[in-house]
Amino acid sequence: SLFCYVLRAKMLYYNWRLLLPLVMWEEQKYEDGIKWKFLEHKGPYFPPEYQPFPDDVKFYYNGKPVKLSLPAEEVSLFFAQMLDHEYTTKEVFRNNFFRDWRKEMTLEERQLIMDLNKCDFGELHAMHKKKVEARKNLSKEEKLVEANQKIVEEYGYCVLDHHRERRGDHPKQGMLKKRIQPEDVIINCSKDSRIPEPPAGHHWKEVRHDNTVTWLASWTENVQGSCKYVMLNANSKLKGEKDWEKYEVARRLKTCVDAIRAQYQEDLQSKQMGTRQRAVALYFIDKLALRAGNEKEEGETADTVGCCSLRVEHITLQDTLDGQKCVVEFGKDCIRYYNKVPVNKRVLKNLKLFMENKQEGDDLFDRLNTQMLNKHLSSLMPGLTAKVFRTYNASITLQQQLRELTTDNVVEKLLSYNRANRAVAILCNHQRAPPKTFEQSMANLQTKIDSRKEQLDLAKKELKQAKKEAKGSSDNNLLMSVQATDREENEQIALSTSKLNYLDPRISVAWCKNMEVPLDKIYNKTLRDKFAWAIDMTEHDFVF
DNA sequence: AAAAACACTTAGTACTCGGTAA
DNA sequence: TTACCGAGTACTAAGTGTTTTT
Repeated sequence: SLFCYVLRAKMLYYNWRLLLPLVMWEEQKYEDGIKWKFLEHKGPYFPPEYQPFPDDVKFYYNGKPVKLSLPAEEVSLFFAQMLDHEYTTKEVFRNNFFRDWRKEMTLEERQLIMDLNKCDFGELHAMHKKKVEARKNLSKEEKLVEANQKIVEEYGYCVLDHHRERRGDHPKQGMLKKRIQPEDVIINCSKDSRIPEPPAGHHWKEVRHDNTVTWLASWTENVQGSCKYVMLNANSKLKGEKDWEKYEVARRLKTCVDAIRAQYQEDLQSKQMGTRQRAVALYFIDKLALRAGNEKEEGETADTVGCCSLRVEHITLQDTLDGQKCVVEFGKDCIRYYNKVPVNKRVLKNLKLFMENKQEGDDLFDRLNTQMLNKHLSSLMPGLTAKVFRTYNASITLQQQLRELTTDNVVEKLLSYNRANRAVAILCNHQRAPPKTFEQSMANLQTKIDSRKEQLDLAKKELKQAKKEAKGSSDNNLLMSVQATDREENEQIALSTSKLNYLDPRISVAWCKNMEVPLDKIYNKTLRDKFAWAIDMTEHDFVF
């Protein structure tokens, strides 16, 4: 996908999450489907009460101490907590915050506090730092951790199918997220269940009984106005089945992908402009694994684009570049995704045509949107949408890359696996900011390798006894230099996203079986949980 | 037919925690 | 015993795609 490089600032959270009293379900299967039944419910969780500032901690306006009213005081702390962060220096962030903060003030306060620059949060900031420090020391006694675990234990599970499951320059930076009240929350549970009690003195927005959706509770968030849900954990049966279905759809694409490719090659010459645009878009989605690119409201979110929302300024066309013919250059300054791709001659010709008489800001594909594209795709194969191509290409790439490798050392096998994984991550443009400590940690590893080498040389010169050590040391050395290679290649690439979302786990499970590599070298605990369905069912001869 | 709402997946950041070096 | 590091995890914004409303 293409990410316009707009600074994404984390929003300021003014949101004690309402830890929902979790509904416990039991399922009874009937011939025509599923009936939900309430099993058990433990009492509601009350968000912690607000604690006013201690007397010796003051907020100053224009050099004078001001005692703030409760809501304003609560909010002020959020800004104070972030003072170390760059965000609080950003114009947009400050403006958004100040506007929302003033809404929480009393009339008097609003009349007094007119300028954020005259506010001094210094003492509040210090108080916060002290608190953080104190909690750090406390954590050894694990009081907090225990308390947290208790909450999770009590409210973090539901029972489905008899299994106990865990539930699962931005324009708006600095805006306040309102605290969620029971009055905002819709509870979804079955009719004959005991409906969870709202906290005393409160009531739910609604209690409904809809077994066609998977969420247990929902509410509307105030910043974007979007819905938020409480859903099941990724390792639940419900999500597992969905995941399995996803990969099965992608596998089915294998049988008709050749025909689809032939078709869009032909469509490149269609007399219909819309058809041609669709063909080029499909070419990008297939070849470059771009995301579909739905439209979204301007000014509401960061300016990121996908295939269908590409604009004229996002690409440059070159007849020849660096010795290659027909090159499309994506990105340049404003986009996070940068890529130079040699393309089919017809594609280039079409792109030229699409860009005629257009200027910066105009849509590249003006006769196409994601709905039309997906409608077309689903007519070619049931269940086919643009995103299926990403899953398909990612998984098939992993499978091909794994086949090519030939080595029998476990350490090197892992490097090969990670390389295959990396090929996919690059395809899907799963980037990450290079870790801040990257250079340092590379240097550390190199130092280790060097010192091992020295030891090795030394050992070689010494007695027979030393030879044994040298052997062990030599293995170790191999391990570390492979690690170093691996890590170096990994600087800007995030492997986790593709592993979690795009690569059919059965490919990896089968590979481990064949290569006699323990599965936990590839999948951590979370992934093993999530892919339990695949681990159970996969034979060594699985082919995607 | 377009827009909005809704439900669910994907993506990346920030934090946590356990192991290890100092 | 402490400090540091990195892998793993939690969290939630930002996507996709379907359904409902206008």
